[in-house]
Amino acid sequence: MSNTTSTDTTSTDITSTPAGQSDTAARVFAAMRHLVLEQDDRKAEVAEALGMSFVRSKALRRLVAGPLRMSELATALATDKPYTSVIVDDLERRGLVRRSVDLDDRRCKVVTVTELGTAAALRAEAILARPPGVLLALDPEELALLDRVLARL
Amino acid sequence: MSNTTSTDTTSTDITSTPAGQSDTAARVFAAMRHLVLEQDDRKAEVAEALGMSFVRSKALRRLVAGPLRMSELATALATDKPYTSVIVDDLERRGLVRRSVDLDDRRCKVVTVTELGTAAALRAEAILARPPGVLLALDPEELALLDRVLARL
DNA sequence: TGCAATGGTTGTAGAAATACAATCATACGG
DNA sequence: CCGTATGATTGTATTTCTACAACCATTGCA
Repeated sequence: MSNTTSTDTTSTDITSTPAGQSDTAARVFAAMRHLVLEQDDRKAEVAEALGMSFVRSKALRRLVAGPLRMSELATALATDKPYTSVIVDDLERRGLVRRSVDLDDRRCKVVTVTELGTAAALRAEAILARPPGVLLALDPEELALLDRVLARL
Repeated sequence: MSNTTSTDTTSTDITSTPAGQSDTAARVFAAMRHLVLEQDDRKAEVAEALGMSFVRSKALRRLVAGPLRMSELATALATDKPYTSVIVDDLERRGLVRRSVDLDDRRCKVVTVTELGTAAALRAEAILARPPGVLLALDPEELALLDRVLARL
């Protein structure tokens, strides 16, 4: 790709595990955080579009990937089981998810997203995934470069 | 409110950009979102480390860049003035910020971060900016590639 | 001077999220 | 079987955030 005689990007170290790696990663991560968090009114936009609090839409989006048990969903939402019950209660009342008993362990409830719920989740995802203008404005080659490297994660 | 659906920041008449550009940008953005939001317990970690709610630490971090008037801070925090008063009240009580009257317009209060506040903000920033392992594990060349492209934004 | 507009504060009300105790049903090991 | 552990629910209390109305001080302009 690029020649080794790069500009000045911390190329002064010669060690096998360059100390610059950590700095570079921090700088890269900061740039990503800036891009992603710059406009966090996306959450508000999603909440308004779906007519529900953000955590509920987050649960929906998570469930699209596959059904989860209550405790698993609680973990995925980084909350506890009681609050997860409240969330699922609401979603179920709206017809967006369905509770069913796990056949393997009848103590467990499996939460499955309905078609209606999937549609809502996709609507939320569309809002959240809408890339910022700066990305679209990038040089196509550079964007492709980002795409290729990020695909490794 | 403030989040008007300002859709056409990038005018749609750009026919020069290939259709794939949008898809690629979406994929890139999704990868970044994944990296940044994967572990959003960072917020909880910051809140616990500083002993304050996340918005307060966000205000602190914002103020490190320079003093702001109350209304400006309210805008930066994406909230309204009354709640900003509450936040600044708390931060001032902790000795992390200081209120002073703007000499140009004596109706305005200027919020300045103290040394103590700066230290706290840096502590928060250190937690938030800590790059995830996958970034550190990247091939140095690829990481440098990311760094170079992201520097353009 | 008089008056509308602006910046900030106070107060209130309510939603949302977080956390914890208690309870019930099912599962599992003795 | 019996006792314990686990998954889920219900209920409650607290914090955090959001939104709105009312008020005071200061500014700028007619």
